[in-house]
Amino acid sequence: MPPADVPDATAPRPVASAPRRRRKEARPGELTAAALDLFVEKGFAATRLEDVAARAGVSKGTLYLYFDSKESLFRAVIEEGMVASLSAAEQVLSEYQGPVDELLRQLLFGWWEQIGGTRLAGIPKLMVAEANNFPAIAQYYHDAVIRRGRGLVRSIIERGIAQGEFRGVDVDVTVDVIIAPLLMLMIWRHAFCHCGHTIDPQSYLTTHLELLLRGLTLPPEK
Amino acid sequence: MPPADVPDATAPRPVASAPRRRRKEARPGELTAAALDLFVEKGFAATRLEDVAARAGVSKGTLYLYFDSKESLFRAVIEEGMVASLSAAEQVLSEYQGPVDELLRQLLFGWWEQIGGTRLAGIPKLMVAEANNFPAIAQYYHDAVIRRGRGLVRSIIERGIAQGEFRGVDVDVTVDVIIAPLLMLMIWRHAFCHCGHTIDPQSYLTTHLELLLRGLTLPPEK
Amino acid sequence: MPPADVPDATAPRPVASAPRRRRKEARPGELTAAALDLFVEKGFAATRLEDVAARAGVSKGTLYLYFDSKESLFRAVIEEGMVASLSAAEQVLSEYQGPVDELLRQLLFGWWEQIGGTRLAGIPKLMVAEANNFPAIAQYYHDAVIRRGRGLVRSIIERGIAQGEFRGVDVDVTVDVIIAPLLMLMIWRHAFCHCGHTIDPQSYLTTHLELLLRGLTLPPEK
Amino acid sequence: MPPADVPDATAPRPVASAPRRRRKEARPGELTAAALDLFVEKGFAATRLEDVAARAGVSKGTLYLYFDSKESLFRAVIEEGMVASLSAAEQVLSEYQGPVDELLRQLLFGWWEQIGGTRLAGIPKLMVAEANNFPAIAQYYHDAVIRRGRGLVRSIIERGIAQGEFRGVDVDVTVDVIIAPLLMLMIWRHAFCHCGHTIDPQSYLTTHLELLLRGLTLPPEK
DNA sequence: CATGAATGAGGTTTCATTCAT
DNA sequence: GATGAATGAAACCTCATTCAT
Repeated sequence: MPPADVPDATAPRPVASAPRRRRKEARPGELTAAALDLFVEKGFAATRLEDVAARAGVSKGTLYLYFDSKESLFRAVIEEGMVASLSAAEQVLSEYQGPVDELLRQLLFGWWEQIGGTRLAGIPKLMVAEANNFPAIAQYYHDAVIRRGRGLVRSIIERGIAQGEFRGVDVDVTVDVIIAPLLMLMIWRHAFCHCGHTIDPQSYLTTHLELLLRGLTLPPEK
Repeated sequence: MPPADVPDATAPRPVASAPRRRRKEARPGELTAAALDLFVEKGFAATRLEDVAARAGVSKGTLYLYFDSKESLFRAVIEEGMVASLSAAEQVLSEYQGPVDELLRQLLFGWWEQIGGTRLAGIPKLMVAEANNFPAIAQYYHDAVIRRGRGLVRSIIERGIAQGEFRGVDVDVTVDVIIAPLLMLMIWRHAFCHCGHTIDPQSYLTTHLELLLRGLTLPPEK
Repeated sequence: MPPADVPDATAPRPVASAPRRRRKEARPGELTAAALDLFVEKGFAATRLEDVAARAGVSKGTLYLYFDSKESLFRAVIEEGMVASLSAAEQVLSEYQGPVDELLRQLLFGWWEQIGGTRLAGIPKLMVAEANNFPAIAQYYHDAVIRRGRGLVRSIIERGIAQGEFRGVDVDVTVDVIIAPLLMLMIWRHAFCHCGHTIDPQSYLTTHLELLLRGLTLPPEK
Repeated sequence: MPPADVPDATAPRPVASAPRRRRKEARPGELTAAALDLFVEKGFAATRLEDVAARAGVSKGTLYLYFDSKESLFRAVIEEGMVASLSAAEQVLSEYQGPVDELLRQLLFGWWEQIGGTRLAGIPKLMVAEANNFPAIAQYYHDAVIRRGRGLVRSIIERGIAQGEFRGVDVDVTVDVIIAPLLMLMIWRHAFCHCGHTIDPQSYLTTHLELLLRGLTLPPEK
């Protein structure tokens, strides 16, 4: 169950209360949205297709009008999940002119607005849990999402070094270290959110950013 | 499947090759070890008890001589998992005298030796995947492992601040940011290890530590 | 799938290619023709109504404008199947004057032209497979087709005996023995036609007829 | 439902009332026997595995201890069905010395004893109905049973011709014509046995044999 | 203690049938 | 009339759990 206070990043879901005339085009999105919620909450294997259908306001059989099998529904959930936002971010990045620290700040908080704070944030947890069971889908996710996300961060770091703002670091490894807290923020909020210890995203991201900038920035020339 | 080059942190596992006289006291440990491997690899729901039993070299029925149900086996896997090492670390910490940066270094690489590089590192992925399905176990894990781990890191940060080595930061949030890359390192190696992009633990930890120390350390008095 | 070289004994089937103005009176025939093909090929239970509809060039729902249920479609297939030709044969028989061996020859090869070599020949296989599941339809088929067919043959045998051409035999049993190869010819061509051993109808019927005539004809008075 | 008066050609079936200690080796045979009955009665697709299990006196899941799927059960039914008797017949044939008409008589009535009159006689109907759905199994059946059966008959005919008892005929075609009534006898008794018209096997076979011998035998030299 | 045959609830998937458009 | 999206009963199949040996 995603936190109630997150804005909805997918199509609006008129759960189970639809005008009789349902557009066929809207169905797949409603179904993947419902499936995403339940897969994230319970895991793939523990989710019953009947529950997915019920959450989307349709019956069990309807699911099979749009997806061949449970696995193909899973694939659709992943594929549909997070493509758009990445290209938007790549666009911003390519046009940005200015200091890198500000760019990094915009990336972090923009990411939170577009992805990290939405229900899409459940996907990494889901993908982590099921990567071994669906290697092909994991590979796709890795190539389509992770690799591109790392590319974004890498180009920022490289630009910072090139512009003399950042010290020289092992870029690839640094990228992994930078991304890790973002992934964990998403994962945490879908796994241990009921365990008493919650993370405040704003201060978490602020702290992460500050540590990073201090850790990367060249000491001022004396 | 854990990387083959990691030392084994659990009981020795004579997989399906019983020494003549098998001590029945060893059985539960062999079963939880087998279960840990499979739960981590496939997830809880997708793991068949028959496969767990086979990997431990016993028959399906035997499992029920030691565990009431699949869930209680899961609970045992988690409970048995990571108790010892933490108290050792707490011991080291309480006796340590010296600069905090060195202490942090010892913690990171010691953690890698004792936990992060062993098969125990599969537990966080497993726990992330199943926390919502077994809230009581998640709560236990949270209290027994996460809370204590955070306490370790927190006391180091606090000591650094008290000793004038570290600048003042929001300790609780900083702890989460520090721990996140460690968790992700474990999770990554059990989820996307087959997707072409692998992480080298030593340089990853080194980079993480250096970013941290630069990010936390007070700038030298001018 | 009937051999491509057999003449079509049922209504012309413009498969899924509707002439502009489709006469709705043609629909039931097109549907039963499609159903016959598929029932014969796959069996009743394994045939999907959607496939029947598609083969007839209409949608699934349309089928229910003409038939109440899958079973009533089955009944229609059988009922429509083989009524006409039999009465034609009975007509021929009642008017025939001449030697019985010639009559038998005409019956065999005429049957092949009208029935055995057409797609109607699939019905016996279908009926054999489903007789136990639809006893009422089987009874209808038995009375309307089998009994009449046996009657035709019986009257020929009886005429042959009466005319002194044939020796005295147990007519009823002989009829069954005579008909069996005809039924098997039809069945064979719809069941094992892909197994390498095909039957040539002309020589098969010729051989059957010759064996029969030699077996039935009175030895020449010495 | 096979006629009640036929002897049972398979293993004795203690239907649903077994001594608690069930031999694992007996199960597959009990299950294929139950499956044969139901497949023959209702057809493959219309038979529920639960009914097969119930008839064998076990539960649904037990079936899957012995067969991977419904199709593999089907395959087992066919494969187990009729191998033994054929080799016995081939044995008899190869040792026989004497007039061919007597040999043919022995073959027909021996076949009735061993196969045609037993529950195995349901297999041809079953195979006819499902050949198109399981081409590989049909091919197996064709090669293992039909081809061998035809070989038996062919060698008798050839011997008859060689010994001067039979006239020269097209042997291959004649074989098909001879076998057809035997197949139809089996099929009939499993398809239309409830339709009022029953066939008496003894007189049917007697008539068939007599027609055959008269049809094949060389006219006495004048 | 240990086994593994047996069970049956529960899940995925199919498809005959309905009905609003 | 015609459509095809939607339904839900029912079938196949899995696997946690039991228990006689």
